[in-house]
Amino acid sequence: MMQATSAKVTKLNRVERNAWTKQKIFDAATKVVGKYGYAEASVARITEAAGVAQGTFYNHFENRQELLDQLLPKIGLDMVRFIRARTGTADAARQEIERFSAFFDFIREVPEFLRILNEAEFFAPVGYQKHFDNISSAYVRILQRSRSAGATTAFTDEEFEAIVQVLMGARGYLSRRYSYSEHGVTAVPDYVVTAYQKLVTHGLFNTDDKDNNDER
Amino acid sequence: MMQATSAKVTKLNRVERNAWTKQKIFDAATKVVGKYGYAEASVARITEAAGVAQGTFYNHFENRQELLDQLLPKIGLDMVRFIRARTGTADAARQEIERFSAFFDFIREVPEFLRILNEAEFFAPVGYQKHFDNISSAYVRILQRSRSAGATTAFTDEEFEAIVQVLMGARGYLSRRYSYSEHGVTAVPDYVVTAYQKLVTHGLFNTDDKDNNDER
Amino acid sequence: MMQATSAKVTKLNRVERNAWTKQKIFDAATKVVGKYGYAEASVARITEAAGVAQGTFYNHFENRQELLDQLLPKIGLDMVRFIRARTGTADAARQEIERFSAFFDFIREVPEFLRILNEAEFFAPVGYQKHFDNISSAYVRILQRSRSAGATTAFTDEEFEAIVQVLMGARGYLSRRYSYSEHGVTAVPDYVVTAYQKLVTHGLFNTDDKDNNDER
Amino acid sequence: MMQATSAKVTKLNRVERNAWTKQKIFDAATKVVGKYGYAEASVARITEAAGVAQGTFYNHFENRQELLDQLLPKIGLDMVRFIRARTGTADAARQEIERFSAFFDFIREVPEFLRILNEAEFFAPVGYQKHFDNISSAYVRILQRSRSAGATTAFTDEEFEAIVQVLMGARGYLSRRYSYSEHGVTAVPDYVVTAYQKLVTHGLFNTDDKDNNDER
DNA sequence: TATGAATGAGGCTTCATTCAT
DNA sequence: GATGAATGAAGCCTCATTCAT
Repeated sequence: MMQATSAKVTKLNRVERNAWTKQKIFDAATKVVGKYGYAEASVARITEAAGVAQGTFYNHFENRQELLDQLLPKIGLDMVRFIRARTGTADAARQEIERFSAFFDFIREVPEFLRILNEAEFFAPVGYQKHFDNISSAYVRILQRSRSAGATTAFTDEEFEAIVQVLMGARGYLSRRYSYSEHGVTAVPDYVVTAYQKLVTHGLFNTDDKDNNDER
Repeated sequence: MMQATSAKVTKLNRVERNAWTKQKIFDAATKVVGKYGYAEASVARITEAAGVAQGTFYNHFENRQELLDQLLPKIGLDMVRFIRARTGTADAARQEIERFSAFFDFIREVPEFLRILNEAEFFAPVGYQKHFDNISSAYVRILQRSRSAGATTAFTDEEFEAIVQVLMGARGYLSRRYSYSEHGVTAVPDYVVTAYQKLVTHGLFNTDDKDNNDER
Repeated sequence: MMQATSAKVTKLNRVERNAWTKQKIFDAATKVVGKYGYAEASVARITEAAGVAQGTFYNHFENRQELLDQLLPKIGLDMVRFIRARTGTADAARQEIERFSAFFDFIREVPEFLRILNEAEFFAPVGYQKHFDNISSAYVRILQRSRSAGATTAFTDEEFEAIVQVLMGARGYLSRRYSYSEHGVTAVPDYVVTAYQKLVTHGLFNTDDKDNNDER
Repeated sequence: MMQATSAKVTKLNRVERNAWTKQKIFDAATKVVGKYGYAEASVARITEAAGVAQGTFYNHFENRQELLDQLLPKIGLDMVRFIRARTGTADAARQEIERFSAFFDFIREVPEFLRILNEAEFFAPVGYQKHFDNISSAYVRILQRSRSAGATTAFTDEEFEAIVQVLMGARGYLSRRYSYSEHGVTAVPDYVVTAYQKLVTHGLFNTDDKDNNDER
């Protein structure tokens, strides 16, 4: 989650200055794509936002697409770390809700992520694929583990793969519907979490209701 | 599902010729977007496919975006009709599976739809919104009805709205993952349907397993 | 040798206007390349000289290279006609001198030709090849005919091919050396023609000196 | 024909290291231009091939053009030496054929030369001029000497100058036509030499045929 | 209404050259 | 002297839209 901050630019050696410039471009791209979308993220706009010349861009990236394709995977890793840090040791169903909620926390933390994620499929397909593979394989493993622990209803590995698509689709569609607002990214209403929870708790896990919502 | 066919071009009055031309452009756009995506659907390409001059385009549509925004809602209605025709009178859960399957049948019937639907959010946002409103309000009503019939677990109206997002997200993501192939649109594997069925049957509806897979 | 002249622009139908614009671009390119060389003949410069927008260029030519590759062959044909019109019915050797002289007359008539010809090999290789094939095959045929008439020393067909290279090389190098000047293209000195005449008369043809330079 | 070889880099004083670097750049430029042509010989490519930084280039050459303009004259001298060493003491006509053949031997020895020579006129005009002056003045002197010896037909000095252009043009055009091939530079066919020989022997020199191809 | 050439803004990329380290 | 990142001008091309016929 390294980020170029304008503090103490002084006294950097060559390597550092180089990395610093690349980071500036990267950060600028994140902001521009997050705000205007990939389609409007011209090299001119990005470099202007980064405060470097247009030519400088090509000292650090092969071409425009290469940068765009790096955006999602890089931030995606931040997301994974963020979510993992917020996942406790409760039962499988509750952990899934934690992950779900953490996802929405993350997109508020990094509001650019929402657009970067949602548009990537069409504007940065390579990056999208990379991210998707990262995420979905890890996600499938999680489900497999909860199956071993007897926590999920009977699903085959292939079915888990499909389920992961559904769960990721849920995040994608719900975030588009509930997180965008005039000024930035907002939290989703509670009932969204509740709805998801109901669906998943019974549809995916073998949880009794009593376990799930404390006393009831 | 009106479509311009080259039969009997003769003997059309002015109004008919007008509509006919517009339809040709519309059909061409459907094909082009379906095949190459919105980004590659230039006015030149569309008009060439339609066999009309570029200028003609602007006699029928305010601008490129206007046409693109009409694409999804129009085909979306076809989809609704198609699915409705394939939904029986079984119990709510089974109906949902029928709708789900019918969706994948439809995108094979109208292969252009897949791309038109999936890309619309970013290239034809107005049309996307329109389509989405069409669909989701109808969808919510269906769920409300099944709730009245006691067929669904307890969900509030707002939660239903969220659930609809999830169900549509499932279709979107699953179709992207499983329907695209080298040559056109293919059927999804059975386990995709099964996985969805398991999730929905227990997560959304009060169905016992026994009820679900036999005649009764 | 059609050329766009600014006279009576009025009253042209669509097809004519179209051809007229293309011709304007073509003429402009001829001038620009003739004056500044291919390397400096940017589309911007050409279209500016033609008085049309840059985008117009691409309504008439696939790309910059396509135009450049048409330049030489087109003017080359003018050259062939020009030279042919100036070749009499004298003996073979004298005809060759006529052709040689006519070449230098032509480059004064169409001063742009010099640069267009000489640079083409490296900047418009396709056009160069085309032109070269045009010229050299015709040239070889001429030599073959004079051989049949007993006018040339013994050369095989393959040797004629090589000779043609030499004769064209002579024109190329001599024109570079003697025709360029500060302000436009100038006539070559008489001694250049004389030298060529001597070389060719004895080296290529069986001409006695007496025949060649009248009385002596 | 000094050339940077990677042997004993050790123990060079400042001046030597300096010259060594410059030579490396020079050699790299020769290779790059020979292989890709002047147009593709960017400073980046040359310095990369030389194994030095781009900035280093400007410590040794004022600018890109300056280097390019040095290429031909320098190798041209090698050529002169090469040809001179292969010219015997036979009669004038035979010597000219030796020179002609030696030229084609040289471009096989130094395959880069072909492109460097042929493209120079347009990409390195200053260097081209220099080279041309070198060559042609020497060439004219040779012809003058053979005239003094009574070996050439009557030509004035000015005519010799023109003849030299023709002879160089012959080499240029013939090499372009016959020496380039897929993989490097190849020998010209025998009939090319024969054709040249016939043209020159009778056109330029007073040689009887009988004199030409036997011992005498 | 249909036509299709003309427009010009804007996008991506290359590359010679400079300059701080 | 060597380095290599930074610069920015300039080039080619695309494409939505306009407009005269």
